[in-house]
Amino acid sequence: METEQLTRLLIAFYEKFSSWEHGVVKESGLSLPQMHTLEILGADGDLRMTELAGKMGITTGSLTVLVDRLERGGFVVRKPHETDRRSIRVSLTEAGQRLFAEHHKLHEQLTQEILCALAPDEAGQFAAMLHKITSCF
Amino acid sequence: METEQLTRLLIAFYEKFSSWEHGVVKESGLSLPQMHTLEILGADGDLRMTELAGKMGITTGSLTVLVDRLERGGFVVRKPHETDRRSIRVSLTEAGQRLFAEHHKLHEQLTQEILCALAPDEAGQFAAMLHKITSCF
DNA sequence: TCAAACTGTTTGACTCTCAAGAAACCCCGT
DNA sequence: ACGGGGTTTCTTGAGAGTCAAACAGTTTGA
Repeated sequence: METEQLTRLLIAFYEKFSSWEHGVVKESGLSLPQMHTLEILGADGDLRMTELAGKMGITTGSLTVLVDRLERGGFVVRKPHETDRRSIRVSLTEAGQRLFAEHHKLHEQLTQEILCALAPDEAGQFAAMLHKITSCF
Repeated sequence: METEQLTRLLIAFYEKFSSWEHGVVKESGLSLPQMHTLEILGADGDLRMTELAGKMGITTGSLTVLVDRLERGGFVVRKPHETDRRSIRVSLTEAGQRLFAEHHKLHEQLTQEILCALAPDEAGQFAAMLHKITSCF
């Protein structure tokens, strides 16, 4: 197995996935970082600003303005933290959950298309390899 | 094979790859779109503005300022097109090629790490599946 | 108790992005 | 020739995303 060839395939897959996401998110009217925020909150539930910023790989300063806009759009809401008065819990609103669910459904449709491209017995192998790979770097 | 599980794995892989790229590019001092430009020019050779913008999924307006900065940094150069005087050929300089080669080497190191996580006979299967998938959506 | 650490916000400076439009240019039909 | 229609490049203006650094309020631990 030549490294060069696999490198090309990995990059091609990443590019393709990235441009798919870009196109799909554009349809929703949100920006990529905004949708990313909704995706994380949808998967992990309410989070504090620092936690959310950490998971997104951005600073809290960047997140502040991002959450500002999402809150203005009615997709998330800031709630005071129960025990720590410094902290804030960022939470999806109804509209936010709806948009997240809609977006997630598109992800599952993409997964279906990918499954169609694979032989039935390959799907499980592919998932297992993906799991190994994701755990390793 | 449950769709939900594979969806999670695909997203996790994408996120991981994305954050790896982000971290690696940051080291180089360039921005993500700037390095992306170098990667495409490195893989495809000289391109006209419109071609480059098309491959990157951005408008020529966006590309203009991007190439401005890369040219100011000495990584690319604008050359007049031989036959079409409207057009411009964007071309990597020595420094640009060096930076691209350096970045590409990091990609190959990542590929090596991924290969280490797979069994010897899995590598070929994984590449074949990746090829099928990338061709299908 | 009180200094150090933490949390979220603000500010200033870049960068990316697009849409709309101006200018230069090519090609083709007349 | 040559003139119009389409293409291509580039500029401009506006809106976002990003970070680093400075700030204020809160918590923690010595």
